[in-house]
Amino acid sequence: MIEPLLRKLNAHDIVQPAEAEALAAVLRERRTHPARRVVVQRGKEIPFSTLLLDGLMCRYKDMSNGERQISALHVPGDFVDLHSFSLKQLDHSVATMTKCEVAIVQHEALKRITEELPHLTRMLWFLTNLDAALHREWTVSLGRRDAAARLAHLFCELHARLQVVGLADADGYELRLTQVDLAECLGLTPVHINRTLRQLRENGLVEYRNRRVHILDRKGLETVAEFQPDYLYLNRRER
Amino acid sequence: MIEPLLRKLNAHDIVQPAEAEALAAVLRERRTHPARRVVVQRGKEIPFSTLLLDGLMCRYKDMSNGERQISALHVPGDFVDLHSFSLKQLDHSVATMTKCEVAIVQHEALKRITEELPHLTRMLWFLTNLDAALHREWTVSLGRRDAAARLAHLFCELHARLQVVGLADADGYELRLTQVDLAECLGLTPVHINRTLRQLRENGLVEYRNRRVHILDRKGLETVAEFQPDYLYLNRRER
DNA sequence: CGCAATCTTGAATCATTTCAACATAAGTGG
DNA sequence: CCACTTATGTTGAAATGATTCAAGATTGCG
Repeated sequence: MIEPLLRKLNAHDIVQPAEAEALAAVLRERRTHPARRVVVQRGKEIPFSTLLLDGLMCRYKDMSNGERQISALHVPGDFVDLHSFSLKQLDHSVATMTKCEVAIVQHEALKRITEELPHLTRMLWFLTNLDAALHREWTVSLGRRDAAARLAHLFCELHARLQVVGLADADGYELRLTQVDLAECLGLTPVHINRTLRQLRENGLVEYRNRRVHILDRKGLETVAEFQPDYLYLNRRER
Repeated sequence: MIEPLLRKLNAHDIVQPAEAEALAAVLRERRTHPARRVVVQRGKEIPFSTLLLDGLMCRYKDMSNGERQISALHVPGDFVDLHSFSLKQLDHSVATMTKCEVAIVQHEALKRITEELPHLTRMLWFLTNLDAALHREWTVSLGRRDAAARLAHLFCELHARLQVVGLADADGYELRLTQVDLAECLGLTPVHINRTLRQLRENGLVEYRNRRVHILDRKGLETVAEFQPDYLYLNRRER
């Protein structure tokens, strides 16, 4: 079931039945990846794109000193590498954080969509533009927010994104990331993530334990984060 | 003349004469913007996209404390807001750094392209995916590179991008940015940019004076930057 | 020419990193 | 199901890269 993708698309635009069918038809092949596995290697050509259905994945680049920077986190409903359709190879790798269920679509099939279904094409294009908007917000976080604001912002962002696909409730959501993972997303060290998590907890904003984010004070958290959700484009209109 | 766009597209794919004509036809309207002007306001709806023909522009977000983070720099041949075609409004503002010449294309015309010219559509989609690849690389810079590496990386990136449109030679290029601008791109303070520029100069890597980047030791600069140009996708193939 | 913007430098401060040690949790094989 | 082992989390103290503040020098513009 490509349900999470349809939920996501329907949060941003109106998906016609024929379009939903076309997507289901080209996304028939399913795969399961174990946790902590590289799924797409930087630079390698792949003839298909991957839609995440269940689990958590990320895009990342390795640095020469062994560090890595995660440039995106993916939740169900996200295409992790739809852009490989036009880029042909990727400038980053893609890996699973948890065990994942995915569906794949051949680039050949996407090409046919661009030739026959202009509105569906625009929706797919939109999804990659949404990715870019998230990249920009991460750039802002890394450039101008301190550690507490970065963490707070990431928690707010994931809350909003998981709500779209029905994987969060008002006071929190499951998040199977380690403190090392968070550090690699936020350009910090694991040690500092740990101290900053404690600070957020002591300030009564969020608690992160048992692989679950507990939002204690959403308003306060959003204030610390300077969270402005416009970059998530959560309005339903023709794209 | 949309020459710089055609040069850029031809660096990544092969533009058919009919496609070049179609682009020229929809990009007929020209405008001139003075330096340091906001061209697109965050959140405001605009029915057209802007192609930069001459000058330097940027995408940025303002922070509540008056700081700002630039998320992209644009050189001639770049669409500064092609993504507004599917996003409808932007999560960031766009401003000129220098006096700029631009061409504009109505979203209505872009929509027609998506309905009639699939390959041209894919090339435009590619351009937005290229933007996202640059965003990812900036995320890596801000997350994992120190000040010297960030500056070195930006100088390498701009060198490569300006060469595509014929605005750089082997040993450097014009760059009309202040140290404050560089600081806003790189998530640093102007003071630290100043000190880091001196350091790069003293190490014989680059010199930045008279609004010109003089590359003294390209190899050395790329090493400091850990510059891997794969994210610029400078190969010519069907997209 | 004169004023404003930009650049430059030093000294003190601050946020984050590093290193190191230990604690707790999770996963695996017997 | 326990025992072992490894991964993950926690805390302190010292070091470091970048910031802040402040003052003066230089450049560029009207």
